[in-house]
Amino acid sequence: MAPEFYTSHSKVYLAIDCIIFGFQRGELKLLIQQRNFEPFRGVWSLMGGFVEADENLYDAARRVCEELTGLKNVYMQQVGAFGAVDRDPGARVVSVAYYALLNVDKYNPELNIKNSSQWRNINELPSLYFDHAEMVAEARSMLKRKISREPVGFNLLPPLFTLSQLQALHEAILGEKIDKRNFRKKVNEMNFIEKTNIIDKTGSKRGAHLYRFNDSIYQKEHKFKLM
Amino acid sequence: MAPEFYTSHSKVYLAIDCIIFGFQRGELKLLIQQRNFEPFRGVWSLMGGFVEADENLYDAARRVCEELTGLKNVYMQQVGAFGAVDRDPGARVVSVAYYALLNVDKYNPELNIKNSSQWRNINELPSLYFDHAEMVAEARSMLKRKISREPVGFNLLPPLFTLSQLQALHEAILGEKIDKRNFRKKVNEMNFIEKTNIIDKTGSKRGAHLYRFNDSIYQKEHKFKLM
DNA sequence: TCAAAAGTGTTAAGTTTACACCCATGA
DNA sequence: TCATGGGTGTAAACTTAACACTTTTGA
Repeated sequence: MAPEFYTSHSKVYLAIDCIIFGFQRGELKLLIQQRNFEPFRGVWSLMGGFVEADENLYDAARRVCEELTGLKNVYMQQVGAFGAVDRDPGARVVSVAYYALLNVDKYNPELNIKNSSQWRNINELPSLYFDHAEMVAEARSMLKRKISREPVGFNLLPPLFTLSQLQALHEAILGEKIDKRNFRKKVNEMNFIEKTNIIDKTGSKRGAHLYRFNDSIYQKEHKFKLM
Repeated sequence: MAPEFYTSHSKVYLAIDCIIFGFQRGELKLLIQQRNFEPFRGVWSLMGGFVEADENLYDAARRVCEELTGLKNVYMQQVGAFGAVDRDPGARVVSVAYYALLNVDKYNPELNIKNSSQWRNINELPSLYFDHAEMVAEARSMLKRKISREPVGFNLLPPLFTLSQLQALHEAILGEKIDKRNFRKKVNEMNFIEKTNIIDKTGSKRGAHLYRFNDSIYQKEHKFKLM
């Protein structure tokens, strides 16, 4: 039993909600789930779960994300804590939101049936359970800021990708067109984006060079650049 | 009693920790507290408290901050949730950290005796309880980013201030010198920083113009600039 | 042969940085 | 009279933005 210092206060359930981003056919998508239990059966919501007694927050987020996508080692970042008193009708539940970036190619689409989930375009979401839309908005704005300063987009792409794909990804996240020449010029200055000799013909007749992200070069070049 | 859906999971104590920033004599300071109870009596920590059953997180943060500073309506921003399993020796406590910006002039120094607290230079902090140093580091980095894009510094200054004070504040937050002419040039372009005809002679023989922040001009000019 | 995506440089505009001296005043 | 902080402009460096045509190839 915890000392009186603690027990004079009330406890809460602690949940995790995952804003799972994916990139598919040029669109930024979110994996959302239709509740198949009461209350609010049929309402769309984020993928969620509870934090257990022996779990760190980040570990819980990873576990929840893995349970729902089958994928380990996904890039995740905390969005923040959401704790309006009435945000859950059944009990006092405070939720810590995390966003995840994953490569949709690795996602097994059969899970959509099992979890009653769908990948939906970020700009065409149905209305979401409670404060989930707020979490999504916050996560998206964090992602926008992040991708303008750090190479996190690679988590949403296959290991080898074309510059057109990378540009389309940036455009989808930022919600605006980018000039092709300016974009390629900037990418060229980033030594950690390596050109390979492999040509990908799935996107065009002519074919495009595939590139890869070299994390160890990135680590070296950016170990001082903290802001 | 909450439905079984919830009760199969464990609950946690939810705490608030406040990173209270102040600006005094050209230095960025933090209000920290020496624990006067066991365990870890005498160890320095952030100002904290628990979230109660009927409280939103933000309201709890405001309450805790008010209890410890006597000040209402302080500017506060969430830093994030910190929930390592063993971060508190007495019980599972997850803490949501908030930073606060306040005008030290309004702070009643007698509270320092009552709370065994002190204003300490941000660069000369003692070692802090558990993960509090991590919270401070994160809050400081958020504040740095914030002040480069939004006028939040005014919360740390009196309503009327000189440009030298404003510059010293920015320098203290960013941790680097700023060129005086470049700084003033930029401030001049910000219409929401209004020059008054009042001269302040406390800082120099010649005296300096006092300025004020005009929030309604700021709101008008920036209603579109979301990023 | 032509539609569709890949690839490629230059110039103008805007922003950021560097830099040094005179002013007003109270002690 | 002089030490102290207040106040002012310009030019170079750098970054960002705008812009259009040629190449390759499978259908």
